[in-house]
Amino acid sequence: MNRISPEQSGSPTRDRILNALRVHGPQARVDLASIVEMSPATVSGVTGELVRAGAMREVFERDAADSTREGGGRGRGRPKVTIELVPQTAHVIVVKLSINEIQVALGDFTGSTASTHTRSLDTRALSAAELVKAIAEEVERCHRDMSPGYGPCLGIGLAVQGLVRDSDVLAWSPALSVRDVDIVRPLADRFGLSVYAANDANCIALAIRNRPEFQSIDNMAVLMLGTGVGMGLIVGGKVYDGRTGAAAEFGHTKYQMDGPFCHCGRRGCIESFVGDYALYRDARAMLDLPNTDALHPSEEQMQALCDLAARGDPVALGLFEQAGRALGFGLTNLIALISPSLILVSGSGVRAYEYLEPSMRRSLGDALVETLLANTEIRPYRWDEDLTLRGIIALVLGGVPFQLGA
Amino acid sequence: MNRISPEQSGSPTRDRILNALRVHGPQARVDLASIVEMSPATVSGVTGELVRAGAMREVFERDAADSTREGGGRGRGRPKVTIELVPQTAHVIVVKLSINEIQVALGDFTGSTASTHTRSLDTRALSAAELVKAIAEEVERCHRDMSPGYGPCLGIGLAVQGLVRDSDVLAWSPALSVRDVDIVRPLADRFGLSVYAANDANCIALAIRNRPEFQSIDNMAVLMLGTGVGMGLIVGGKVYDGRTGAAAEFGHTKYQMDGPFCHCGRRGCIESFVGDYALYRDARAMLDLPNTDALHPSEEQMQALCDLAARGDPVALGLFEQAGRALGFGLTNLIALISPSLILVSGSGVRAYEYLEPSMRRSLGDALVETLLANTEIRPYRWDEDLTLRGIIALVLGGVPFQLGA
DNA sequence: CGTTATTTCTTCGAGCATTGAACTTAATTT
DNA sequence: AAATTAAGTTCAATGCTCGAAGAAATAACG
Repeated sequence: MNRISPEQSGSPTRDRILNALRVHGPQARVDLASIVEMSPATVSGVTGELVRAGAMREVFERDAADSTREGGGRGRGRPKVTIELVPQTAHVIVVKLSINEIQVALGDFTGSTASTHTRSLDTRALSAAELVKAIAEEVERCHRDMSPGYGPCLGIGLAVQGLVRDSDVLAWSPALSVRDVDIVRPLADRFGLSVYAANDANCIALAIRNRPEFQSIDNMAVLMLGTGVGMGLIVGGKVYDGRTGAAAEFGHTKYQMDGPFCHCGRRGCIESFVGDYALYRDARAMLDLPNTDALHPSEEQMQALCDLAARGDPVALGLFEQAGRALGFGLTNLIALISPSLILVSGSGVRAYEYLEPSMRRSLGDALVETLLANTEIRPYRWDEDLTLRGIIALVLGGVPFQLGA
Repeated sequence: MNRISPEQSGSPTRDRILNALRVHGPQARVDLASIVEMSPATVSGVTGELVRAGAMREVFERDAADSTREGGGRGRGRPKVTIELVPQTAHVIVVKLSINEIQVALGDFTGSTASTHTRSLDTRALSAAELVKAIAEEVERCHRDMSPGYGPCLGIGLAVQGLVRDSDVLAWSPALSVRDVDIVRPLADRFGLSVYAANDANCIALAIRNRPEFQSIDNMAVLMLGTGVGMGLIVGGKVYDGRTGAAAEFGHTKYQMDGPFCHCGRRGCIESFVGDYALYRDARAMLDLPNTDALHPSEEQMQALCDLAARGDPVALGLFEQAGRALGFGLTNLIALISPSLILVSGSGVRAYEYLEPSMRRSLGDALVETLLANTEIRPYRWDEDLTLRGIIALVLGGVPFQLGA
């Protein structure tokens, strides 16, 4: 995570309180104090300031049930007054770049997506300059279409499929035919704002980790099964992107040195066994399936393959079984190296999780000593298209400190 | 990294200054200020306090060349006065447990090993209680034999080959036949001190990262080639041991699902291709070599194998080539997942690095896209028996905050 | 040889974040 | 109505850090 504009550090306590409200939703001051582990006096000071500045407000609910008090009722004593962020305080604009699609979204001060717009275009036909231009146009359109009343734009975020080096340049993306596009600086110069670029899987991992139920899990991995196979890694409570941002390429971890060719140009990557394109490629060789853009089978086509498996088709089941084995092999190595306490399997590919899981577990059981296996929980996680946007919004909001009166 | 005794946090600034002196050696206050990135005023305050307490002292060198001033001479202006830690201020006692050997060392306040003592015994014959007893005896012996004048014992450290879970219990070690030995609590109770247990490879990684030249490298891996294959991982500037301490088991990363059996009971681990025992096992099948304790070929025997390769023996060279391929495969996965900026290959096995390297590099080049490969430097690192002790000493010193007048 | 320049180091006071304690507010229970 | 309970506020005390001013110790310069 980095920025272009100079890092004007806001008050860390204030940022933590803002973040707590984004993660946990509206909270009473006492509860905020315990979340951020500061005294009520401190929280009172900070929230007072922010309420006066108009960034927060007290919310009056009638008959609010209070889940933090035992019994759930309101109990005795002075009632809590929950405070919430004012969504319009400020905003961020984020862009998701994927194959043949640029999606732009307005993120409000609470971290929610306020509006989105999608533009289809042939991304692989773009030059570096055209790409920058297209993205800038979408950012401008988003700004134009923004409903009135929003405060300043805090920054711009960019979530990209592919390899983002130094959070700066798009080293490689399946959506592009150009490489090493310096995307951040032109946008930062053009808009005079902080610009953040990140891998889409990292964004998703951040969005998921930001859910209340995962707050205490400091080391986790989020696997993204789809056309390709990506991964976002949370290490020590933060998104890990290596020194160079070029990490967590789980999909290009090896299964067999002499395996099939992968999109990356090498052989035997996990992705070339588990990715949608690999499954469909093999399926088409053995089953009577419609021809397709070999690189990117559609959702319907993949669903058809799943349906075959559901009907007990041995070939389809065999394909998924093989993919599960490869997946298990990759997870074995991931666990041996990192031993995250939780691995979530997500992405559109979870549709076939039930067919992958048995052979994946078998593979893990065969290859990994119990001591290691017992430390890591693996489970599927509902896939939600919107996670990428929430993640990149969180990244920008978390990166740019909020300044009073800025 | 954890402790048993409650974490009484000392002043973080004081700890950083102590650490800076341990890492960089004696320094003038100005230079300390720039190392810890605090103002000279703050450093002056802290060092003044510590000098008065007797934990530091000014050191008067005659004709000191000053490498931090341009020209190297003493230059104009008031000369710097370097301060150093007083080694006797306090001490730690550390124990290294390896196969058939318990080594105990006294670590002084500067982080150096002041004295060591080694005891040979059949570690695999010990019960859990006997192991605790043996270690406690060595700690007591070390304390008895300690030259007079040392301040209080700050803590006890334990570096172990094998899997340390939760920095608490020895889940598994090749040195032991028992499993899941809770080693920390009995020792902590017995001596009333903080006790730290850590994997030996992690200790070595810490010791290496603590060298001045690696201070700026936040993500690195230290590979330990020896009888087994271990790894220590530095992530975000700190030793990474997963939530459970059971991470960085690079040696048990997979190469071939149906490969030879490994010590861990599974098949096809990198270690079962690269570990000394694996090399010697295969060598003995093809060459006329003396029989041996198959699990642990001696240094001489391994040296003999290297000599064969040096003389151009095709079988020996072939073995190392295969090991290099396996190593390259493992590194491919490591780099794809973590992309550390530096990988050091160390351990007694570096003796054969020149025979491993070509096939290792070839394997990496075949399997990894350039973008990833270019981000990681791989090089051998001189192996030094003493690194483990320095590492565990640093771990204890870094974990226990130094209290004035404690 | 004295003066000036230069650099290190110390001291002191200002500024800031944080907190405990006392207090106020607003509800329920008796 | 009084007592109790809990939330939130205010304020003074603490502690950390730093800038500024000054003291100390040296080299360079005339």
